[in-house]
Amino acid sequence: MPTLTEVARRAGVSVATVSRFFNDPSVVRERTRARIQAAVDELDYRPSRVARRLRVESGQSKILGIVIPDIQNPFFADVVRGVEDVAYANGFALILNNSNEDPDRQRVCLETMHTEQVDGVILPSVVEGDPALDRLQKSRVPIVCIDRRLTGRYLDAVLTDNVRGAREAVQLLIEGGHTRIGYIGGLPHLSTSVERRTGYRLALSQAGIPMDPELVLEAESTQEDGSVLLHDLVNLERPPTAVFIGTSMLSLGVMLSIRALGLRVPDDMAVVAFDEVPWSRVIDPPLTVVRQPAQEMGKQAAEALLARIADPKLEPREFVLPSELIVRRSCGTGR
Amino acid sequence: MPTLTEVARRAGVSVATVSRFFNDPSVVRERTRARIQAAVDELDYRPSRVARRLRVESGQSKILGIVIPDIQNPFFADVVRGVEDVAYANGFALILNNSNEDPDRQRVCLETMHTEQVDGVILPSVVEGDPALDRLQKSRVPIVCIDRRLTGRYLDAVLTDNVRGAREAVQLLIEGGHTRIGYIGGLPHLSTSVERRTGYRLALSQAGIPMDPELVLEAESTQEDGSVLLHDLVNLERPPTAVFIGTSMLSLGVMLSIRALGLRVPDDMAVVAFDEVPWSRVIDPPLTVVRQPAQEMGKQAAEALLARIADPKLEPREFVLPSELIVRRSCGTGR
DNA sequence: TTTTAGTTTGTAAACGTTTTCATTCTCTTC
DNA sequence: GAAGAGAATGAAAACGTTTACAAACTAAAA
Repeated sequence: MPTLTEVARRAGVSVATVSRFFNDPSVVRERTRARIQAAVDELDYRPSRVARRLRVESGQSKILGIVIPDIQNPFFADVVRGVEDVAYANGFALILNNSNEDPDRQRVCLETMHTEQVDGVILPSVVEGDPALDRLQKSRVPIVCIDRRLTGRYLDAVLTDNVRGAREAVQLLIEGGHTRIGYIGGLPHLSTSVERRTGYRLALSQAGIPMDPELVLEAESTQEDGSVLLHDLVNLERPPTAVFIGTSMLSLGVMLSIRALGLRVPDDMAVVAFDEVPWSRVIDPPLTVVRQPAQEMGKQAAEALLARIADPKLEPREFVLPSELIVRRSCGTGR
Repeated sequence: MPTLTEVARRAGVSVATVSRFFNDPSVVRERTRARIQAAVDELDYRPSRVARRLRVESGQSKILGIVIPDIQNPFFADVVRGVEDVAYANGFALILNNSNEDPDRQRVCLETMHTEQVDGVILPSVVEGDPALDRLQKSRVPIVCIDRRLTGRYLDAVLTDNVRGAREAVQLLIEGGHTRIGYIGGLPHLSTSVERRTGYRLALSQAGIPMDPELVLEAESTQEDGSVLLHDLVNLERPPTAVFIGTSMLSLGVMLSIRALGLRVPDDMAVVAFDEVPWSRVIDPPLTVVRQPAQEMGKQAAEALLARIADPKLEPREFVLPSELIVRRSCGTGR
């Protein structure tokens, strides 16, 4: 790789001038600019982002970080896509890390972000109580959360109204005449799980339906656990006639079990699930879902982050994007 | 952020010693080590990866790059996951870029990798003829391709045998008694498309079935295009009784159209598709697929890359992983 | 022609590490 | 106690940029 110095020598100017050529061409005279351009072309030179990053003050590294729980979950893939697009459009690179919902791994990821001197980080579904998060915040690295709010922290966040989304979903089932409605959700300590369960509870109480704890089941957000939990529901003495599912991976397992048991959807079991995914229209019957605008959330988070990088004194904001209930046949009332 | 110098001052040693403390603790005396450790703890110091990267010779940056066409495609998400796991296990960070199959954007992504001084890059489904790729190769940045071989380049590559996978899939349909078999595939200039189409052709000719160009349709790998192409197939004067689909996104659209048209799978139309995806077991009927071990491919690619970084003189290797035909009901012979 | 103000360029320090080479310690061994 | 070898440490240059400041131009005004 050629360096600034070589370009300068070749163009017969100082390194300072070449540097200016790249950062603010307007201050270098037309004739000089041409000479430098020629040298750059001949050497096929590109400025080193690394050297630049070392020198420049924070906020100009032109690199963002994102730590996600699981890139294989379509929700996060969509988020990343949204972030990526904004980053790319603004000349920012992106460091991505997969935390796997593992606190240790998340800590390492966050430390990497720190020591890589990113200009800011985006944290979808971050796990709370991470010392690396404290350090990051103490170093004034801009942070934007997605999907989960952090208790007691003062940070930008892009959220959907999980409570409301869940409540509307369950209301739809109630309107369909169901009174025994199950809930299958992700791990109960995650803020999204809490909120979705709350929505479920609210809808029931609003309709005067007593909540039966038997009907509330929670596990990891995997296809396997979804299968198991549905079996558990069905094996109850008084099984539900409908189920609300908190995550897309769980819903895959649920649908699989329902089919295996020979139950008909929605007649034997009506289904509404969280998260629109590529396959919701294709499985049979098409799934009624609460759609979170994942890509849009990623986009907004990235934009909020860039804004904060540009002006660190900005007051933290929360963006709550509306979720959308997409009614399809699986709940009995859809087309 | 505290610096090496501050740690050194606090511990009463030189920066050189502190540096050694981190890179090869065995050469610093126990007593000194303790003093440094104390200073590190008090200051909560972490070495800057950026400064380190600037100084160190190539291959020790401890950061890898990956440029993928589309993170929303589950195949690539799986690949990224495999890469990420290996990178993490070896203390490497990962820069991820989404090229969107857009040559310009890919060029920018590759240049970013270069100027970020990554130790190596992984290129799943890279688009050919990119000048940035030349530069990268000329600078001896280790490269490992996934999924596509680059014509006329001498690079590591991790592949599945697309020809064979496709051929076996189509053979299965032929064994099922089908003689008019359609092909719906991705854009014809991509190497994977070429190979899968070749497999299709081979299976037919091997069985003595003449190839009808009418039955071969190609478009972008999206759900929408899949829908359209299936309609086209069905509207032929002599429509096929079975179809082989080259990508998972296309197959979603195909299944949707089939359902919309009221056709029964596999009776009216038998289906085999490329790529195992979370939903293949859940849609009705379950889909017979050619599974590529995506995550494993990412893992192997990352390992090959690390090996090449450790020893750049290694002869380029190609790893061909077997694909697996997972037979389910959609093709008529599955369970 | 000289002055002046503005524009353009150059010099050199700085960013936070690693690493070469030289120096100083610390033991053995005589 | 001196010599010598080996271990531990330190000084300083280097990596490739940016930037504060100074210097050198240029053009307009006097």
